[in-house]
Amino acid sequence: MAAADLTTHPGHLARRLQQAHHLLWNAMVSEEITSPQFAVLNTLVAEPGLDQRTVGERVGLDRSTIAEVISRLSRRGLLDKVRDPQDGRRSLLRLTGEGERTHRRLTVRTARMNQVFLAPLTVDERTVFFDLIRRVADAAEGLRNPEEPLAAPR
Amino acid sequence: MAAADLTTHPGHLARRLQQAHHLLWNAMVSEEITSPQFAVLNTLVAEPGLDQRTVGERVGLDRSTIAEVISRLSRRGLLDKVRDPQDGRRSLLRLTGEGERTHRRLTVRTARMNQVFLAPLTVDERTVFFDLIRRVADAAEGLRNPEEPLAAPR
DNA sequence: CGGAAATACTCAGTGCCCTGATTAATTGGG
DNA sequence: CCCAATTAATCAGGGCACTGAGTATTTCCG
Repeated sequence: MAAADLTTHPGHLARRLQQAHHLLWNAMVSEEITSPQFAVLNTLVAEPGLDQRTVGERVGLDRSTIAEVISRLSRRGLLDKVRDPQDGRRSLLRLTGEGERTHRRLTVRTARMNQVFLAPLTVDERTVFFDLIRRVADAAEGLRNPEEPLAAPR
Repeated sequence: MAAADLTTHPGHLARRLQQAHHLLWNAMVSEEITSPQFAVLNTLVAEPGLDQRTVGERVGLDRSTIAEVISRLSRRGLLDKVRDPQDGRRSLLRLTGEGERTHRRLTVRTARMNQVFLAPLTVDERTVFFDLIRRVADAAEGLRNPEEPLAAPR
């Protein structure tokens, strides 16, 4: 006995939310380009020539995952990857023309999809929805670093 | 130009929320048993002898994923899997003593973890948080079936 | 200058997650 | 009774996500 009620477990709800999103994305946006891939394209539209690590940081992907995503986008010819001549450790990224076109096309569809996804909520509720999720995610993210507890003048 | 603001994209927020949860789960609950695995254990505590497909449905995992999760739990001796003598297509699942012990132990830790995870929200906000996410996820889930549009008396 | 520390990336390994195709078993209608 | 449709599970294949270990490059300090 003593089974927990999963509908009050935020982790379980988060997973279901993402699955629901995945479903709608596939149906309404693209079966080729995934949501994380779009996030990368979107970042590079705003900041062309960014290095790989920073792109990962912007979209919230760790070093390994961003490497895979970049490799797939590069393989499809949506972005170019070159060594930074100033700093041989870095890879600098830049969209190709095809990458920019793809981003433009998907931006429209993504907006439509978000409308449908959020349709069950009123406009006010959407604001709350974003706010609550962001606060929870940010707080947990903040726990990642040991907090430099008190007076850590460094 | 014209890069979208990802902080207003529910899919991006959902992904970040899940990452945050994963981080806390690893730190506070278990590095061995994952959150989906716990969900399976939890379901089988409530309903021993359930078949694989139904367990997947309860915890929100598709046929392929539930098979992998079950196989891992079985390999670790946390559950037993037997063919249904009444219906040779089905696999019936049941926790072992070790599986029950693991579930009990993790239940306590999971509750503590959820407290920390939700700490940024007031008690009222938590209710709203659950409600909004559930509504969005349920609605998208509902779009899966073509809706039997109008008069479909069945 | 020269070596230790930091940084960016890669690689190996594990697990989640989905779709489409295949196989085995059951069910239902002619 | 028999065969077609349905159903449960598996398999193949692609993608996301994390950790820990390893490599190359740069930086910082004595």
